[in-house]
Amino acid sequence: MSEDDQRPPERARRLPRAVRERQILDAAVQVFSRHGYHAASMDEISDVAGVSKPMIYTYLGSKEDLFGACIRREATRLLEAIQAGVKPDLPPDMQLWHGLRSFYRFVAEYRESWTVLHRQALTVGGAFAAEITDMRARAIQLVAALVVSAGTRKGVGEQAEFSGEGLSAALVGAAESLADWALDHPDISDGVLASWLMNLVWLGFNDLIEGEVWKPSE
Amino acid sequence: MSEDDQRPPERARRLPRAVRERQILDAAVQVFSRHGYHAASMDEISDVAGVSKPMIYTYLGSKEDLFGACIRREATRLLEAIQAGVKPDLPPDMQLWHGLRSFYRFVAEYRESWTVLHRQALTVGGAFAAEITDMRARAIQLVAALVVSAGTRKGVGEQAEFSGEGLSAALVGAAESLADWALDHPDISDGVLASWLMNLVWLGFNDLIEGEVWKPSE
DNA sequence: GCGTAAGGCTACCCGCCAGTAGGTAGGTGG
DNA sequence: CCACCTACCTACTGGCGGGTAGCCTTACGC
Repeated sequence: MSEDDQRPPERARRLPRAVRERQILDAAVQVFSRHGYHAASMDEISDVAGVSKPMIYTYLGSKEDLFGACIRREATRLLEAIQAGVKPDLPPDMQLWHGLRSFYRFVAEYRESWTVLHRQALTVGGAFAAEITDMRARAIQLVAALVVSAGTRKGVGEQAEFSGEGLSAALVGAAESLADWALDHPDISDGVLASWLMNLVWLGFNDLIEGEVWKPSE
Repeated sequence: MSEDDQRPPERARRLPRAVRERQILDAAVQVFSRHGYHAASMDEISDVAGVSKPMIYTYLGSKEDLFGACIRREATRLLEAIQAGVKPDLPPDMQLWHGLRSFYRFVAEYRESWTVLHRQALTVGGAFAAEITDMRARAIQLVAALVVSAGTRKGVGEQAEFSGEGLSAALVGAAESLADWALDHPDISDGVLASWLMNLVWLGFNDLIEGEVWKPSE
C-alpha cells in the first residue's frame, strides 16, 4: 500500500500567506456576523477558516485587530461598490438613484459584510464604534450635499421645515432599514428598492423645495 | 461614643423587594446600554445598583433573565408612551404625526431605554432578537395600516412603485435613524423632528397616491 | 429576650476563551 | 544528507466573570 491512503481529511497545506489571510478574514466575517464580536470565539473562527488558532495570531494579531481588519476590508468593499455605480456628472436625483442601486446590490451579494458593518461593529464600543459612526456620518454628509445642492439650486435655505443634515440622516436610515427588510425579500430587485425610496423621499423633497409644506391640521 | 459614628458610606438598608428590583433594573438598563449584553458584567450592574450580586440572582434570576426583564420593561414603556400620544379618531397623517412626537419625546427622555432596545437587544441572538424583531415588525405593520388606509382611500393598490410594507419599513427606519441623530442634537424639539419626517415622507407619499411617480430620467 | 424568617453580604468555585510556548513537517541550498 | 527556514500544529495557561454556599443581621411575634 502506498503512503497516501491514510491521509487525514485532506486539508490544504503550506499555502502562501496572502491566501491564508483571505481565508481567515472570510471566516471571521462569517462568524462575527452570526454571533457578534463578544460571542464569537477565536476557536470557531479558526475552525471555519480551516486553520489553527496560532496562525490567526501570527498573521492578523489579536481578536480586536482581526475585527478591525474585517471592518476595514468590508467598509472599503462597500464604498468601492457604491463609488463604482455613481456617475458624478448626472443630476442629483440620478446620482442618488445609482448610489442606492449599487448599495442594494452590495447588500444582497455580501449580506454578511453588511451585517457586520451595520449591526455588530457598533457593539464593540471604543475605536471601532467611532470609526463606523464616522463613516456613516460621512455618508450622511455626502447625501446632504446632494440634497442641499438640489435645494439651493431652487433657492431654499435652512428653515424650520428643512434641515439638510437631519433629512439626510432620515434618508440614510430609511435606506438601511429597507436593506434589512430586503434581506427577507430576496426576490425584490435593487432597482425596485431604489425606486421605492426615490418615490418616497425625492417626491416629498421636491414638494418641500417648491414651498409646499405639511402642517398639523389643527 | 455612640455606635453610629463609624457607619460605612451610608447605603440604604433593608428595603422592600419591589424597590430593590427597580434599582436593579435601572442599573441593568444603564450598564447594558453602555456596553451591550456580553460586555456588561453582573459585578458592574450590582455595583451601580448599590446591591450585592446574589441579590440580583435571588430577585431576577440569571443574566439572560435580567436582560429579558429589562427589554420587556422598556418595550412596554415605549409602547405605552406612544399609545398615550396617539388619537385614534384623527386622519392618518395626524395619527402618524402624534405617534412620531410621542416617540421622539420618549427617546429624548429615556435615551438608555432606547439604546438597549434599538442597538443591544439584537446582538444577543436567539429569543430576544426574535422578540425585538417581532415588535418592530408590529410597528411596521401598524404604520403600514395607516399608509394603506390613506392609499386605498384614494384608490391605489399594490403596484411596482408602491409596497405598503416596504415603504413602512423605510419610514420606520427613517424615524429610528432620525432619533439617533437627534440624540446628538438635543436642542431640536420632538415637534420639529416629527414635522421633518412628515414633510419628507407624507408629501412624497401623497404625490404617489396622486399618480405622480419618480422615474430614472434616461 | 428568644426563636425565626427575611433581607443582605463576603468569599468562593469553575468553565470558557484569549493568547502562547514549544514542537513537527516539508521545502531548499549546499 | 545535513543545516536551516518557514508554514503549521497540539497542548497548555491565566484570568475574567457567571453563578452559588453559607453566614450575618435586623425586625417582629410571643
